[in-house]
This record gives sequence, structure tokens and C-alpha cells, in this order.
Amino acid sequence: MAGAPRPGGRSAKVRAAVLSAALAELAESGYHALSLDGVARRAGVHKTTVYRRWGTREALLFDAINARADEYVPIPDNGSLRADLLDLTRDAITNLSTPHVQAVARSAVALAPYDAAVATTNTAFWTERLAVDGIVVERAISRGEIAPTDPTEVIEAVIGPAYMRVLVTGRPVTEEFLAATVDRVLSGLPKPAKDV
Amino acid sequence: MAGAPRPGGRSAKVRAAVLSAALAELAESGYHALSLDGVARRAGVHKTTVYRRWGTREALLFDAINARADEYVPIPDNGSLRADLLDLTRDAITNLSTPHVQAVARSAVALAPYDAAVATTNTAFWTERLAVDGIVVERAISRGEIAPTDPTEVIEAVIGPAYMRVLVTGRPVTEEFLAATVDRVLSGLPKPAKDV
DNA sequence: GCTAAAAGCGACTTGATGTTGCTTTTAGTG
DNA sequence: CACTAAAAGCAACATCAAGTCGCTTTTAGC
Repeated sequence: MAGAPRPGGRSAKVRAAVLSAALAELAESGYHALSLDGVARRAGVHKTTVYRRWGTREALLFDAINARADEYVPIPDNGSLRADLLDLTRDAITNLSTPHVQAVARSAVALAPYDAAVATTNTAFWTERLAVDGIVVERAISRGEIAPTDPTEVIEAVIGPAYMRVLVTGRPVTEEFLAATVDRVLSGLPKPAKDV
Repeated sequence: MAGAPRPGGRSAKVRAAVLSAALAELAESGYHALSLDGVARRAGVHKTTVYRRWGTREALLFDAINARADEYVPIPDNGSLRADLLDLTRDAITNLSTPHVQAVARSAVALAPYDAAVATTNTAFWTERLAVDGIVVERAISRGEIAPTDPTEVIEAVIGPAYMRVLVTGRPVTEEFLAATVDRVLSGLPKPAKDV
């Protein structure tokens, strides 16, 4: 019996090739037109390999996405809420504009009601993501820049319109739009009490 | 040769049954799992009928959606921007929470990048929709309630976060959330100059 | 009631999806 | 370095849904 597999061995290479091909195919054709055979061909691998190791589209994509899920998203800390929110939304939209990420996002929107695993993963992702991003709001509160508010809702207020443009309305997201959105949200936030 | 078809004739009945079945199937199974045969069975019709009259999933859904597109969306006019925006977003979300509408919206998100017809229809829909909804903002401006701003962006600011909750994050959209969002946007809008 | 169009029907073709048994390659062990 | 078990390659096969075709039956409009 063979021991633990090597990180750079054939299995690992095949796995990486297939997962990467899966995301590329998803971006090119969309979930509805994704075939395991197509992924196998793109990865330069025989389709039985894909069938035996993953079996279904769902399992394959789940694996492909999770393999990338730990990508590092930096939390800005400029000492100014405006600059932090602007960095945050810009990064989020830049990321969402990537073909791979956008394809995953669109697939998640399409599948969430029909696939419990997708829904669960999605909820978990956003719960964590909104909480982490909310840190910049919490910092602003403890800095005394704004009065206490729900950090999550502030994040939703700044990225919601931009996300909607990219995914739903298809309108262009310009730097001016982001700045205007952030400024509108900022002037809508409660001012801190003068004392303390 | 037969003349113009009757509104209540067999053809019209079959057409209505199929289009309605198409939306129902879309809501139940999602676009990726939609089959013309399934629609035909649900409509109590033979599949050749569907194939001969529509031919493809896309054509069928396009027809089904357009047949409902002229549904009437009332523009509120309460004399107060806050009340108008609240009515508007509440109606939009109530509508989007309908299984049929939500299924269509999710499908549009999934298909837009891969299907030019979907993208075009979608853009046209949103251009019109945002312009029409923007009327409540224009009224508030001419009423002197707020200083001039881009009406479209105000609409996007209020419905963006709610749409994102329904379609993307899956978080619940409560009346309180809508009110908080509208209030945030309102206090972020420029105040009118005192003169005139 | 006559007729052309539309719907129904089942058989058929086709192509994609997924499976199986077997061979070949590769990675890890003694 | 040779041996072995796992993983990948391969081709043939089974399955099944998608879509087509020729024909019959029904129905709407004259």
C-alpha cells in the first residue's frame, strides 16, 4: 500500500488541472452548459478520471470553489472610514469582475433555491464576509468617527448597489459611482455625540 | 384558409397553458433543469406542440416572460419622499419574492453573460424601471424636499441592498431593514438651499 | 358542413452522459 | 532498484433525454 500522496505528484497535478479547468469552463459556458467531459478535455485528462474522482458537476464545482476559498482578502485600515469603505468596495467589485468569481457568483444566485449545499455555503460565506468587512465600521465607531450603528448594514449599503449593477442591471460600475455611493452612505450615518 | 385566431380559441388556450406551465416549471426546477417535455406535460399538451411552436427553451421563456411583462407597477405619490421610497422598495421586494418573478430574476442573472437576447432585454427592463421609479425622486426635488441629485442612483441606493439580500446573501428582508435603508439614504441626500 | 391550421400521437434518430473491465503509468516502500 | 497498490488512460458499451418526422385527429373560422 502506498503512503501519503506527494504535493507535487501526479494526482495532485491532475487535481489542480481539473479544478482549474472546471472554473475556466464555468466562466466560459456558465453552469447550465457545463459538462464533465468538457472539463476533462480542457484539463487534458480522460473523462473517467473526472467521473471517478468527483462524479457530479456539483461535487466538482464545490471542490473547485473551496480550493480557492481561502484566498486572502485584506481589511483596509486607513484611519478614515471613507477611505476604508472605498477600498473595500473597490476590492469587492474588482474581485467580482474577475470572470471566475463572477461565474461562481452568478451560479450561486441561480442555484441557491434548488440546492441546499449551495445555499448553506453561500450563507456561511456572506455571514463571515459581512462580519469581517464590518470591522472597518467598528473601528470608526471606537475611533469616535461615527455613532454606533449596525456594521453589517453599513457594508450592505455600500456594496449592495454596486453588486446589483454588476450582477443584475449590468450597468457600469465606475470609480465615481463607488465614491458617490460611499459618500451618500457616510453622510447618512449618525454623527457621534459631542461629549466624551 | 382560416382568418385571425380567436382570443379564447384552442390555440390561445394552449398557448396560455404552456406559457404558464413554463414559468411554473422554471420556478420549481430552475433554468438549468428545465425541459420542454416537462413543460408540455405540465401544460397537459403534447411535446411536439411545444417543439413546433417555440423550438427552444430560450424562445419559450422569452415569450412567457414578455407575456407578463406589461404587468402594472404603480408609482406611489404620497407627497413625501420617504413614504414613496418605502412603498417602492416594499413593492419591489414583494414582487421579487414571488416564486415566478424570483425564478426569472435568478435565471436572468445566470444567463446574461452567455445570451445576448437576455442581456438586451434585461438592460432595457432596468433602464426603463429605474427611470420610472426615479419619478418619485424628481417629484421630491421639484417639491423642494431635497436638492437636485441623480434620481436613478437614489433608487439604486434604496433597492440595491434589499435586492442583494434576496438574490445574493439570502438574508431576510424585514420591514425594519427597508425602513432603515430608506432612512439612511434620505439623510444622506443633499438638503435644499434655503432660498427661493 | 367544409377546409386549413393546429394539436395529438407514437416511432424513430441522435448525441450527450455516465459506466465497466481492462491496461498502463506513477508514486511510495522495502 | 525492484515491487506493488493506487491512480490515470482507454475504448467499448449502456442509458436516456432531446429533438424530429410522418401521419391522424381535432378545432376554428368561412
